Amino acid sequence: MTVSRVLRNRGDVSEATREKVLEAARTLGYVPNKIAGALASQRVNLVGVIIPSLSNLVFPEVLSGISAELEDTGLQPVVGVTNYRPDKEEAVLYEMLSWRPSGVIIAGLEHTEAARAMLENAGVPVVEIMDVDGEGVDSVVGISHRRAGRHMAEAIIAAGYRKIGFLGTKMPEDHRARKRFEGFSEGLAAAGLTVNDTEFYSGGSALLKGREMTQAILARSPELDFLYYSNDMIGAGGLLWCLENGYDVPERLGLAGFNGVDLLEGLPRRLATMDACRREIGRKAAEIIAGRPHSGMIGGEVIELEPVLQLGDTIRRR
Amino acid sequence: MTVSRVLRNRGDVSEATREKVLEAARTLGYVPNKIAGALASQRVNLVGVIIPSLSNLVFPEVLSGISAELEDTGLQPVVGVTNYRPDKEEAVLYEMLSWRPSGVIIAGLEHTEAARAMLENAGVPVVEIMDVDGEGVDSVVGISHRRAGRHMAEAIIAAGYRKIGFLGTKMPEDHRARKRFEGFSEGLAAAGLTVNDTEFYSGGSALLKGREMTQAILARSPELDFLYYSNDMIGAGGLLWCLENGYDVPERLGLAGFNGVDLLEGLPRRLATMDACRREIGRKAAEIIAGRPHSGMIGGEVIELEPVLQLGDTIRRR
DNA sequence: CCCGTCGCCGTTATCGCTAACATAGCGCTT
DNA sequence: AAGCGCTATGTTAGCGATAACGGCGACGGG
Repeated sequence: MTVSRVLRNRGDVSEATREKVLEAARTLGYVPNKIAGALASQRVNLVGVIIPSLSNLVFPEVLSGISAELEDTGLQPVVGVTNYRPDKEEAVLYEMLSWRPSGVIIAGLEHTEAARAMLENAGVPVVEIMDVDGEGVDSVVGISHRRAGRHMAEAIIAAGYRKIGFLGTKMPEDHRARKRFEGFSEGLAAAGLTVNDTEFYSGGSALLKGREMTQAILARSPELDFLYYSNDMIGAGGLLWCLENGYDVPERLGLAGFNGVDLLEGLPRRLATMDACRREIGRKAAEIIAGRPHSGMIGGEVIELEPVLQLGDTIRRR
Repeated sequence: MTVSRVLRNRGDVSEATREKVLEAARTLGYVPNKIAGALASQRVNLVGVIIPSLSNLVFPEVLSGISAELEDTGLQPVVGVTNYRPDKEEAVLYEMLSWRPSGVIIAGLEHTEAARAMLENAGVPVVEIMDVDGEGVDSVVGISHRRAGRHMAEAIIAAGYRKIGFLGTKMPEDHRARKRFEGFSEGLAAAGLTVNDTEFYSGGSALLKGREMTQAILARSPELDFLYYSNDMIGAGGLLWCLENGYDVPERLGLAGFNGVDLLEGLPRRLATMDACRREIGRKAAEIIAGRPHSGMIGGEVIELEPVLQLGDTIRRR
């Protein structure tokens, strides 16, 4: 017991014995067994974080926001990756909950029925992140992708573009990209316009795909005067291709992406984009998990962040 | 016990009771407590993975190799990030070992003394990855960065470049970048050459930094005819800058990066690089951890992978 | 001088599961 | 009818920590 007290800095132990314990622990190379500790105390200093992918650049940024916020709370994030597959998400969630974490942060609002039930019965704070367009289980932190798409459509129309193409991912499970597209279409519809042509991809180097898709869509529909990309990476590829092929950007052809990745700063021209508040989302989510025990177990907060439209150099200004 | 047997698929249980148990578990929403399970069985299906950063693109790729290999072994990776800080590495390692994982995969061969001691006494397989230039604790999977640098130097010299600049990160704790630089310098020295000028950066958008550094180094040393970048991202920034500013690449000025990230495929010209075998490193490391229990606890293997030089379009060919 | 308080440390009983062994019931042989 | 070998299920004793409480000097006030 005395050892336990020393190693956790809890309860009083005389300075003399404390020293002796630490000394002994050091020479023995003793590492306490958290498994036993967690079982006895019913407390686990882990927070489960479930995201669709690590190669998307967006999620590592969210993670870094989470880590930063958790840094000195004694909590530790544990990451699970679903590859955008609902069944994998369910499995990862089950696995995580079986370790009884102090909280769960999970991307998106769409889950299998079983996953939703698990989240509801987990008995720990749950934060669904990235997206606020829908019904959450507990707390929600994110942006409205639908409104983001709509907002972009309005900006494009205001800038005078009329023949609009959309380029995106082929993933049916990327609900946020889907919602952006829907919002975008609505925004166009409100002005009596529609998306004139679309192009989708999956897998491979996004930058390269951006080039290829741009070439393809412009070959097919040369009349287009604006291309809206569902992420910055393919947008960057498209931008490079357009510049190389002598398109007059943004006069003849406007371009925009989504996310606000800092990679864009190094491009020859600043691609129009919308910041998805990635780090901020991570921070807020972690804050809810870390703060919950103190703040009287309220739960169910919904925090909607406002993505900021950055016109950059690829949407003409009036 | 019967429930335990059903849920672990271990031992024989009649089909009838198995069904009843599963049914009950489902309606109760029962999730077994792995903490108690792990304590009792002294087995934990987690593998600790410790890496310096998630924003480097390289590490998510290693991770994806690890996940893929672990996919159906019943093992699960748990990621810890050190931000290139040795003290953080030590803390993360301690935290991980206190959960008694089935194995540890850790980037690099350089650790604090305490961390090394922990790895030695962990009593589980340890794989140090990315780098083979040094002494490992147990198994090692990686490439020789020193040789990679040297190899690049030789290729550059063979192509006839003579006035060579080096651009890299300012991080003293990035031992692999340092080793590449040392090997590179050795390679030049062997031909009676030296690095004519250097430029270092830290933080910020790598692509943008690549531009800025390239501009700076060429302004200061216009006679340079080759720029070696310590990673592909700054190399890509440099390439874009050179093309925009009318440099004749690769005739007047050659360029090369390091890593072989697939982003390069979307650039206007293919940057010369060297593949760091990232996914492969992840796979092999995971394979060692997963295979160890079977293969008779040998341990101590060193797997050196061969990075392949890709000349691309930015080193002139003879 | 007694008793309450405080500081420090030890004892006991869990936590929820699994390893290892025990038992019950059945069919079959001897 | 007893004994054997199965299979299917139950019992017991931990795993290594912590919560909760208990004990024991020392000290100080009445």
